[in-house]
Amino acid sequence: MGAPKQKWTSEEEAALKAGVVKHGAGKWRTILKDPEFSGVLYLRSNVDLKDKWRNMSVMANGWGSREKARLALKRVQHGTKDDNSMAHANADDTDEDSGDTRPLPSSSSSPHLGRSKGSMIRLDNLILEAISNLKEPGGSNKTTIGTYIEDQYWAPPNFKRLLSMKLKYLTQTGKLFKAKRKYRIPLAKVVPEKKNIPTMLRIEGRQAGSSPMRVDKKDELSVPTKGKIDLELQKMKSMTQQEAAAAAAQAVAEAEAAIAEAEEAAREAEAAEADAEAAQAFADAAMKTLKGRTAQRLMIRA
DNA sequence: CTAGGGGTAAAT
DNA sequence: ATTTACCCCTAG
Repeated sequence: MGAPKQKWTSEEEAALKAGVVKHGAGKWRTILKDPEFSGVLYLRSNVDLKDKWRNMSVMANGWGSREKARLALKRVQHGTKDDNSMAHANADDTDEDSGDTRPLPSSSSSPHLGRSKGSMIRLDNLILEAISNLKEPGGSNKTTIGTYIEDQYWAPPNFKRLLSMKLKYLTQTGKLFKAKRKYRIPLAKVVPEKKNIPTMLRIEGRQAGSSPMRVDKKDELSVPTKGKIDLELQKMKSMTQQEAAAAAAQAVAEAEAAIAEAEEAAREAEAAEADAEAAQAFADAAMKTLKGRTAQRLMIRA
Protein backbone atom coordinates (compact mmCIF):
# COMPACT_ATOMS: atom_id res chain seq x y z
CA MET A 1 0.00 0.00 0.00
CA GLY A 2 2.81 2.30 0.30
CA ALA A 3 3.39 2.68 -3.30
CA PRO A 4 3.84 5.28 -5.96
CA LYS A 5 0.59 4.64 -7.59
CA GLN A 6 0.05 8.10 -8.83
CA LYS A 7 3.17 10.03 -9.35
CA TRP A 8 2.92 13.67 -8.76
CA THR A 9 2.64 15.63 -11.91
CA SER A 10 4.38 18.87 -12.60
CA GLU A 11 1.11 20.65 -12.36
CA GLU A 12 0.47 19.25 -8.96
CA GLU A 13 3.88 20.13 -7.71
CA ALA A 14 3.56 23.58 -9.13
CA ALA A 15 0.20 23.98 -7.50
CA LEU A 16 1.58 22.78 -4.24
CA LYS A 17 4.47 25.17 -4.39
CA ALA A 18 2.23 28.00 -5.39
CA GLY A 19 -0.09 27.11 -2.60
CA VAL A 20 2.71 27.12 -0.11
CA VAL A 21 3.76 30.49 -1.38
CA LYS A 22 0.30 31.82 -1.10
CA HIS A 23 -0.81 30.38 2.18
CA GLY A 24 2.41 29.33 3.73
CA ALA A 25 3.86 25.93 4.36
CA GLY A 26 1.67 23.90 6.57
CA LYS A 27 -1.68 25.25 5.58
CA TRP A 28 -2.40 22.15 3.60
CA ARG A 29 -6.06 22.18 4.23
CA THR A 30 -6.26 25.79 3.20
CA ILE A 31 -4.31 25.17 0.06
CA LEU A 32 -6.45 22.23 -0.76
CA LYS A 33 -9.59 24.25 -0.39
CA ASP A 34 -8.30 27.12 -2.42
CA PRO A 35 -10.22 27.06 -5.69
CA GLU A 36 -7.04 28.05 -7.40
CA PHE A 37 -5.40 24.74 -6.62
CA SER A 38 -8.26 22.44 -5.86
CA GLY A 39 -8.65 21.87 -9.53
CA VAL A 40 -5.28 20.25 -9.68
CA LEU A 41 -4.99 18.80 -6.26
CA TYR A 42 -8.48 17.53 -5.88
CA LEU A 43 -7.36 13.97 -5.56
CA ARG A 44 -4.71 14.65 -3.00
CA SER A 45 -5.27 14.81 0.68
CA ASN A 46 -3.86 17.28 3.10
CA VAL A 47 -1.58 14.57 4.35
CA ASP A 48 -0.44 13.90 0.84
CA LEU A 49 0.49 17.51 0.48
CA LYS A 50 2.39 17.43 3.68
CA ASP A 51 4.26 14.28 2.75
CA LYS A 52 4.99 15.52 -0.71
CA TRP A 53 6.30 18.74 0.67
CA ARG A 54 8.42 16.77 3.04
CA ASN A 55 9.82 14.65 0.26
CA MET A 56 10.57 17.64 -1.86
CA SER A 57 12.26 19.40 0.98
CA VAL A 58 14.33 16.38 1.68
CA MET A 59 15.77 16.13 -1.76
CA ALA A 60 16.10 19.82 -2.23
CA ASN A 61 17.44 21.00 1.00
CA GLY A 62 19.12 17.79 1.91
CA TRP A 63 18.19 18.73 5.37
CA GLY A 64 14.50 18.44 5.73
CA SER A 65 13.44 16.52 8.70
CA ARG A 66 13.69 13.12 7.35
CA GLU A 67 17.19 13.29 6.14
CA LYS A 68 18.61 12.03 9.37
CA ALA A 69 16.48 8.99 9.24
CA ARG A 70 17.66 8.46 5.72
CA LEU A 71 21.25 8.78 6.63
CA ALA A 72 20.75 6.51 9.55
CA LEU A 73 19.10 4.04 7.31
CA LYS A 74 21.84 4.28 4.78
CA ARG A 75 24.39 3.79 7.43
CA VAL A 76 22.77 0.64 8.59
CA GLN A 77 22.29 -0.69 5.14
CA HIS A 78 25.77 -0.09 4.01
CA GLY A 79 27.31 -2.19 6.64
CA THR A 80 30.47 -1.14 8.37
CA LYS A 81 30.65 2.51 7.80
CA ASP A 82 30.38 4.33 10.99
CA ASP A 83 31.19 7.81 12.02
CA ASN A 84 30.46 10.37 9.42
CA SER A 85 31.46 13.92 9.62
CA MET A 86 28.52 15.78 8.28
CA ALA A 87 30.08 19.12 8.32
CA HIS A 88 29.50 19.81 4.72
CA ALA A 89 26.41 20.50 2.75
CA ASN A 90 27.34 20.51 -0.84
CA ALA A 91 25.14 20.05 -3.81
CA ASP A 92 27.10 19.11 -6.82
CA ASP A 93 26.33 18.27 -10.36
CA THR A 94 27.38 15.00 -11.74
CA ASP A 95 28.34 15.17 -15.33
CA GLU A 96 27.12 12.05 -16.86
CA ASP A 97 26.09 12.61 -20.37
CA SER A 98 24.79 9.44 -21.78
CA GLY A 99 24.84 9.90 -25.48
CA ASP A 100 24.24 13.54 -25.13
CA THR A 101 24.94 15.49 -28.22
CA ARG A 102 26.09 18.44 -26.31
CA PRO A 103 29.58 18.52 -24.92
CA LEU A 104 29.06 21.43 -22.65
CA PRO A 105 32.14 22.67 -20.97
CA SER A 106 32.50 20.47 -18.00
CA SER A 107 33.30 22.32 -14.88
CA SER A 108 35.28 19.46 -13.52
CA SER A 109 38.49 21.27 -14.10
CA SER A 110 38.82 24.43 -12.21
CA PRO A 111 42.17 25.74 -13.23
CA HIS A 112 43.27 28.44 -10.93
CA LEU A 113 42.13 29.62 -7.64
CA GLY A 114 39.28 28.17 -5.71
CA ARG A 115 36.53 28.90 -8.08
CA SER A 116 33.13 27.89 -7.09
CA LYS A 117 32.37 25.10 -9.41
CA GLY A 118 29.12 24.47 -11.09
CA SER A 119 25.84 26.12 -10.38
CA MET A 120 25.49 29.42 -12.05
CA ILE A 121 22.11 29.71 -10.61
CA ARG A 122 21.57 33.04 -9.10
CA LEU A 123 19.03 35.29 -7.69
CA ASP A 124 17.66 36.01 -11.10
CA ASN A 125 15.61 32.88 -11.27
CA LEU A 126 14.53 33.28 -7.72
CA ILE A 127 13.39 36.80 -8.30
CA LEU A 128 11.47 35.92 -11.40
CA GLU A 129 9.96 33.01 -9.67
CA ALA A 130 8.98 35.14 -6.75
CA ILE A 131 7.28 37.71 -8.89
CA SER A 132 5.47 35.25 -11.05
CA ASN A 133 4.41 33.17 -8.13
CA LEU A 134 3.25 36.05 -6.09
CA LYS A 135 1.06 37.11 -8.93
CA GLU A 136 0.48 40.50 -7.52
CA PRO A 137 -1.54 42.70 -9.81
CA GLY A 138 0.70 45.70 -10.01
CA GLY A 139 3.84 43.76 -9.53
CA SER A 140 5.75 43.16 -6.37
CA ASN A 141 7.95 45.45 -4.41
CA LYS A 142 11.36 44.65 -3.15
CA THR A 143 10.24 43.80 0.32
CA THR A 144 7.65 41.34 -0.85
CA ILE A 145 10.06 39.66 -3.17
CA GLY A 146 12.65 39.52 -0.51
CA THR A 147 10.26 38.04 1.96
CA TYR A 148 9.22 35.41 -0.49
CA ILE A 149 12.74 34.36 -1.23
CA GLU A 150 13.76 34.45 2.36
CA ASP A 151 10.80 32.33 3.18
CA GLN A 152 11.42 29.74 0.58
CA TYR A 153 15.11 29.71 0.55
CA TRP A 154 18.19 30.03 2.47
CA ALA A 155 18.75 33.68 3.01
CA PRO A 156 22.33 34.80 3.09
CA PRO A 157 23.25 37.51 5.53
CA ASN A 158 23.91 40.03 2.83
CA PHE A 159 20.85 38.96 0.99
CA LYS A 160 19.13 42.32 1.09
CA ARG A 161 22.01 43.96 -0.60
CA LEU A 162 22.24 41.28 -3.22
CA LEU A 163 18.59 41.55 -3.89
CA SER A 164 18.80 45.26 -4.41
CA MET A 165 21.67 44.87 -6.78
CA LYS A 166 19.99 42.17 -8.74
CA LEU A 167 16.75 44.05 -8.93
CA LYS A 168 18.50 47.05 -10.24
CA TYR A 169 20.42 45.03 -12.72
CA LEU A 170 17.39 43.23 -13.99
CA THR A 171 15.56 46.47 -14.36
CA GLN A 172 18.41 47.98 -16.25
CA THR A 173 18.65 45.14 -18.66
CA GLY A 174 14.97 45.31 -19.30
CA LYS A 175 14.21 41.95 -17.82
CA LEU A 176 12.05 43.61 -15.27
CA PHE A 177 9.86 46.63 -15.30
CA LYS A 178 9.88 48.91 -12.42
CA ALA A 179 6.90 51.08 -11.86
CA LYS A 180 6.27 52.89 -8.68
CA ARG A 181 8.35 50.77 -6.44
CA LYS A 182 6.96 47.61 -7.93
CA TYR A 183 8.57 45.14 -10.24
CA ARG A 184 6.80 43.36 -13.01
CA ILE A 185 7.79 40.80 -15.52
CA PRO A 186 7.56 42.26 -18.98
CA LEU A 187 6.89 38.83 -20.36
CA ALA A 188 4.29 38.27 -22.97
CA LYS A 189 2.97 35.22 -21.28
CA VAL A 190 -0.24 34.43 -23.03
CA VAL A 191 0.15 36.92 -25.76
CA PRO A 192 0.09 35.20 -29.12
CA GLU A 193 1.90 37.97 -30.86
CA LYS A 194 5.47 38.78 -30.29
CA LYS A 195 5.78 42.19 -28.89
CA ASN A 196 8.71 44.12 -30.03
CA ILE A 197 9.61 46.45 -27.32
CA PRO A 198 11.91 49.01 -28.81
CA THR A 199 12.49 51.75 -26.36
CA MET A 200 9.99 52.03 -23.71
CA LEU A 201 12.18 51.15 -20.86
CA ARG A 202 13.18 53.21 -17.96
CA ILE A 203 10.94 56.15 -18.44
CA GLU A 204 11.34 57.15 -14.91
CA GLY A 205 13.29 60.32 -14.83
CA ARG A 206 14.32 59.93 -11.30
CA GLN A 207 16.60 57.26 -10.14
CA ALA A 208 15.49 57.13 -6.63
CA GLY A 209 18.14 54.58 -6.07
CA SER A 210 21.64 55.35 -5.17
CA SER A 211 23.97 54.84 -8.04
CA PRO A 212 22.83 55.84 -11.49
CA MET A 213 25.24 53.32 -12.87
CA ARG A 214 26.07 55.62 -15.67
CA VAL A 215 23.19 56.55 -17.82
CA ASP A 216 24.42 56.77 -21.29
CA LYS A 217 23.20 59.36 -23.63
CA LYS A 218 22.03 56.79 -26.03
CA ASP A 219 20.37 53.74 -24.78
CA GLU A 220 22.35 50.64 -24.42
CA LEU A 221 19.93 48.64 -22.50
CA SER A 222 19.17 46.59 -25.49
CA VAL A 223 22.72 45.60 -25.99
CA PRO A 224 24.83 45.85 -22.92
CA THR A 225 28.45 46.09 -23.67
CA LYS A 226 30.63 43.14 -23.26
CA GLY A 227 32.63 44.85 -20.62
CA LYS A 228 29.56 45.59 -18.66
CA ILE A 229 28.44 42.04 -18.73
CA ASP A 230 31.83 40.86 -17.70
CA LEU A 231 31.75 43.24 -14.86
CA GLU A 232 28.43 41.98 -13.74
CA LEU A 233 29.63 38.46 -14.03
CA GLN A 234 32.57 39.20 -11.86
CA LYS A 235 30.40 40.67 -9.22
CA MET A 236 27.99 37.89 -9.54
CA LYS A 237 30.56 35.23 -9.08
CA SER A 238 31.95 36.72 -5.98
CA MET A 239 28.64 37.27 -4.43
CA THR A 240 27.06 34.09 -5.47
CA GLN A 241 29.33 31.58 -3.95
CA GLN A 242 27.54 31.65 -0.67
CA GLU A 243 24.02 31.40 -1.82
CA ALA A 244 24.85 29.40 -4.88
CA ALA A 245 25.07 26.14 -3.07
CA ALA A 246 21.83 26.63 -1.30
CA ALA A 247 20.17 28.04 -4.36
CA ALA A 248 21.38 25.20 -6.47
CA ALA A 249 20.04 22.70 -4.07
CA GLN A 250 16.73 24.42 -3.97
CA ALA A 251 16.73 24.87 -7.67
CA VAL A 252 16.59 21.17 -8.16
CA ALA A 253 13.34 21.05 -6.36
CA GLU A 254 12.09 24.14 -8.03
CA ALA A 255 13.27 22.99 -11.39
CA GLU A 256 9.91 22.22 -12.78
CA ALA A 257 8.56 25.59 -11.94
CA ALA A 258 11.68 27.44 -12.85
CA ILE A 259 12.48 25.61 -15.99
CA ALA A 260 9.78 27.45 -17.82
CA GLU A 261 11.26 30.69 -16.72
CA ALA A 262 14.67 29.55 -17.72
CA GLU A 263 13.44 28.68 -21.13
CA GLU A 264 11.73 31.98 -21.50
CA ALA A 265 14.80 33.75 -20.37
CA ALA A 266 16.88 31.85 -22.85
CA ARG A 267 14.42 32.41 -25.59
CA GLU A 268 14.30 36.10 -25.22
CA ALA A 269 17.86 36.49 -24.31
CA GLU A 270 18.47 39.30 -26.64
CA ALA A 271 21.87 40.38 -25.60
CA ALA A 272 22.07 39.01 -22.15
CA GLU A 273 24.48 36.30 -23.03
CA ALA A 274 25.33 35.66 -19.48
CA ASP A 275 21.75 35.17 -18.60
CA ALA A 276 21.09 32.99 -21.55
CA GLU A 277 24.00 30.85 -20.67
CA ALA A 278 22.97 30.61 -17.10
CA ALA A 279 19.43 29.85 -18.05
CA GLN A 280 20.56 27.18 -20.40
CA ALA A 281 22.78 25.64 -17.84
CA PHE A 282 19.98 25.79 -15.41
CA ALA A 283 17.60 24.19 -17.80
CA ASP A 284 20.06 21.45 -18.55
CA ALA A 285 20.64 20.74 -14.93
CA ALA A 286 16.96 20.72 -14.33
CA MET A 287 16.42 18.43 -17.24
CA LYS A 288 18.88 15.95 -15.93
CA THR A 289 17.11 15.64 -12.69
CA LEU A 290 13.79 15.43 -14.31
CA LYS A 291 14.77 12.77 -16.77
CA GLY A 292 11.90 11.62 -18.82
CA ARG A 293 8.71 11.87 -17.04
CA THR A 294 5.92 12.45 -19.41
CA ALA A 295 3.62 10.18 -17.59
CA GLN A 296 0.13 11.39 -17.63
CA ARG A 297 -1.87 10.04 -14.84
CA LEU A 298 -5.43 9.53 -15.73
CA MET A 299 -6.44 7.25 -12.97
CA ILE A 300 -9.17 8.07 -10.65
CA ARG A 301 -9.25 6.47 -7.37
CA ALA A 302 -12.22 6.23 -5.18
C1' DC B 1 -5.61 19.60 11.68
C1' DT B 2 -0.48 19.71 11.60
C1' DA B 3 4.29 18.21 12.49
C1' DG B 4 7.03 14.52 12.39
C1' DG B 5 8.70 9.97 13.40
C1' DG B 6 8.35 5.49 11.36
C1' DG B 7 7.15 2.19 7.84
C1' DT B 8 5.88 -0.43 3.28
C1' DA B 9 6.47 -1.28 -1.17
C1' DA B 10 6.27 0.07 -6.19
C1' DA B 11 9.28 2.08 -9.72
C1' DT B 12 13.45 3.07 -11.33
C1' DA C 1 19.57 -0.10 -3.79
C1' DT C 2 17.51 4.27 -3.98
C1' DT C 3 13.54 7.17 -4.70
C1' DT C 4 9.02 8.21 -4.15
C1' DA C 5 4.26 8.03 -2.86
C1' DC C 6 1.26 6.71 0.68
C1' DC C 7 0.03 5.05 5.12
C1' DC C 8 -0.07 4.94 10.25
C1' DC C 9 0.50 6.79 14.70
C1' DT C 10 1.31 10.22 18.34
C1' DA C 11 1.78 14.61 20.43
C1' DG C 12 0.42 19.07 20.36
